Amino acid sequence: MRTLTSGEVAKYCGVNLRTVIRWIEKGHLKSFKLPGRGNNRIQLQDFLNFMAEYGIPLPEEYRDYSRRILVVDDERPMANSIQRVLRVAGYETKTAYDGFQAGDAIRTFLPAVMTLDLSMPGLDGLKVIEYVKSDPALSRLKILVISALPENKLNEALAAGADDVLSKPFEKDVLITKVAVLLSNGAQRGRLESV
Amino acid sequence: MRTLTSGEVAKYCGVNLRTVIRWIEKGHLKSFKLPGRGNNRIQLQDFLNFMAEYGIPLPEEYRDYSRRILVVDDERPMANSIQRVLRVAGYETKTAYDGFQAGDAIRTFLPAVMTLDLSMPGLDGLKVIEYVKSDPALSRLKILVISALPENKLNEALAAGADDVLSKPFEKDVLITKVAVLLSNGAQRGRLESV
DNA sequence: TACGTACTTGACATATTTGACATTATAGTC
DNA sequence: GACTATAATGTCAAATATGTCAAGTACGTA
Repeated sequence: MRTLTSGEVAKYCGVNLRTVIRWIEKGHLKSFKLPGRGNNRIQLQDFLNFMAEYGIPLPEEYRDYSRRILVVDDERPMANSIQRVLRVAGYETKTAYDGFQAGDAIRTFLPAVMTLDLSMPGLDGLKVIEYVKSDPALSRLKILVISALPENKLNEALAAGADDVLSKPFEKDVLITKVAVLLSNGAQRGRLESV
Repeated sequence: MRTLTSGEVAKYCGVNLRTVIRWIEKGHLKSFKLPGRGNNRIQLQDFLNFMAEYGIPLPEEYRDYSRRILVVDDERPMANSIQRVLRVAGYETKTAYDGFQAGDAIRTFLPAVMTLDLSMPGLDGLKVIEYVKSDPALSRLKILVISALPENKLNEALAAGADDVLSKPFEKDVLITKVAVLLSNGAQRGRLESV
């Protein structure tokens, strides 16, 4: 488990060290304190969530984490097709063919985006969306629903908290664009939510 | 392992060895000293107390969730029934009603035992077993298959790596006993591993 | 637009803590 | 006993926490 110091966060955010410490004091950024004077250490996951929440671009060293996409679909041809498109576009992908793999992967792979098929056997897509959106530890994970279901179902997904939807069949370019938008607009969404 | 060296503490805290020794000198961390030059040894309990006191996340190896059991079953009455029996027996339980929740829970709830229904919609129990058993990070997780399927299916589960099986319907006492056995085996195995 | 208020951030100064390095010593292994 | 990995110690440079004050920023109001 990698941790960052307050100074590193300050550098990455382009901000004064004093300010980072104030963020920690106010609870904007989670940290734990060492004995001694109480120097701060920030866990990687908390750092990633923080950066995503405020739309701060990740520094080069951590850029990989914003390229990670988890593809959740039980139909292998479809999952592989989505994966191929994303890989060509330069993303690092992982596929989950059932709910168990998906649940595991959001914790171990630490993806920034999850594409989710709504109608998987034994798995209620809406519940998955609600579950993810209710966990602060997953606050940076964007959900892109990809489904062949009619529009009203897609709207339900949006209402449940999905960040965007895409109906099957889809154009490659549209998928790529939607993912790119999700990855870039953390700030806007954060603002809307906080208002 | 009953004691840790200063170097191990340094590694787990993500901090320099020199710093750990200073913590010991200042009394933040309790230790005893060997003869010779006075090399430090930290008792496991003191280490755990230290980590808890300062909110430093514990490494996997030292998390003791041996009382935690994850109940995986899509039939709520059955899941709740299993959960009730285990709770009465003094275990801390969590239920997962689908694969996604189960996959998530093995990483966040960190159970010592998982009871697994083999026939859940959209989830191949055997695959789950193989998946769990193939991940070294989950080596401590025991799987108790609880199923109404015929014996040959249960044997398949054992062959796939399940630690024990229980056919539905079952006697409360048998469940409790099997869990207790799994946990006590785990303890022994843990010791053997660390030596 | 201009102004006032509340809040946030940066800049210092200062006391501490931590990391890096070199050196010496101990512990574990064979 | 010899060898290798690990640990302790001293020292210095770098990083960090904290208090305080001035400057910057957002925002509502006239």
